[in-house]
Amino acid sequence: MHSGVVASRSAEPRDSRESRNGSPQLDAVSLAIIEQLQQDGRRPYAAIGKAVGLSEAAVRQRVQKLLDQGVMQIVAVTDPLTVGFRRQAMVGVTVEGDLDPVAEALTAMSEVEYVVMTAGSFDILAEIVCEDDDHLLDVINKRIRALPGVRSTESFVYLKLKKQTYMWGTR
Amino acid sequence: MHSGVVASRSAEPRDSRESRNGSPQLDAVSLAIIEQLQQDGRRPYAAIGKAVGLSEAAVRQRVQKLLDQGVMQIVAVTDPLTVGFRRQAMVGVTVEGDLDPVAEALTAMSEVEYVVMTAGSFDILAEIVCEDDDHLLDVINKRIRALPGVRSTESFVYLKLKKQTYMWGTR
DNA sequence: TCATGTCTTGCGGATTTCGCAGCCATGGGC
DNA sequence: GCCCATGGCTGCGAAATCCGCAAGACATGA
Repeated sequence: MHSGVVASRSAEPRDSRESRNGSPQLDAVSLAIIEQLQQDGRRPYAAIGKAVGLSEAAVRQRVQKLLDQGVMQIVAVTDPLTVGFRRQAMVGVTVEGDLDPVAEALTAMSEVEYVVMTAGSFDILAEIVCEDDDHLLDVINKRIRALPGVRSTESFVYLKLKKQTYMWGTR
Repeated sequence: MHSGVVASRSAEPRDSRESRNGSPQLDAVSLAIIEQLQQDGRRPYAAIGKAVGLSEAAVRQRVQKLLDQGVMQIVAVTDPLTVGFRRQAMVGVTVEGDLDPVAEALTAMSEVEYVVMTAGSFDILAEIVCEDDDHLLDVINKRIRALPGVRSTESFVYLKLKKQTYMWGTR
């Protein structure tokens, strides 16, 4: 239906509301589908359909829509440390003025894997994946701290990843 | 024929060593496969094989092994905020004594999605996904701060997720 | 040199994916 | 109330993919 977020604006009232960032509200069936794919991203549509009570084609359409809308992505995830990226760090950033330009600049950096705005003694948290110490130092010291608006940063170098899950739906 | 591209032959002894955490060292082909699956976790094996210079069956076996070894997982990822989990936070924990028991306890909590040991003013960073404020407060105040060895915690409530990528292999 | 384990390849059969109608329910316009 | 447009679901072939198996090739180690 809303083929695009913008396409059919007249058809607004449909599902109660949208969250402020524009993501559509999900019904129980879509949540169940996501839950299935969180357990195994390659699970066949037919199996998912059996689990959630839908036909194979219907599941396929829903999954495609969820992917198109950017609500979910199906990807391989690893511990970067096991794949040759020897240095990772979480960087807490404090900003003066508008957060958005800083967040955008961080988002644009390929070494930055994760950016989130927070409430607390940091305004932004950014996770960084690098090849080695030199690379990490360069990103933090030269690139991030040089951004206009950045007041200060604090780094937490990763020593060991203990847990990494995406199964919150299944508890 | 394809095997010439990379191959395990004239090069060094294949999986020379293991990284200290026990994960096997990956060769260039496996990295290329992972990279493909980071772009699309459902990409067919044949397409991956064409991209990395391997047969379909070879890719299939490698992927299966990578999954079995826990080196990678293929899953659906979302922004929890769009899927009904209204409160997320990163919690920095400082510990006295051994880190491991605390890290293990955090790992065992279903609300904790991500646990990493760090160097810096926090010993452990943990990401928490909750349904609402009460739930979040309960986890942080009652469960985490009650763990033996936890000296103090600091919380960063998520306001907006700006970036979430798993494509570091492709830059 | 020979045995061994690992990796690779090629091939059918079973399964899954894909695209295409057709059907039903909902909601807007008149 | 009626009609039409729209979105979503189902069912069905055709094409592509996945899966298991057996045989061949190569490096390693005795």
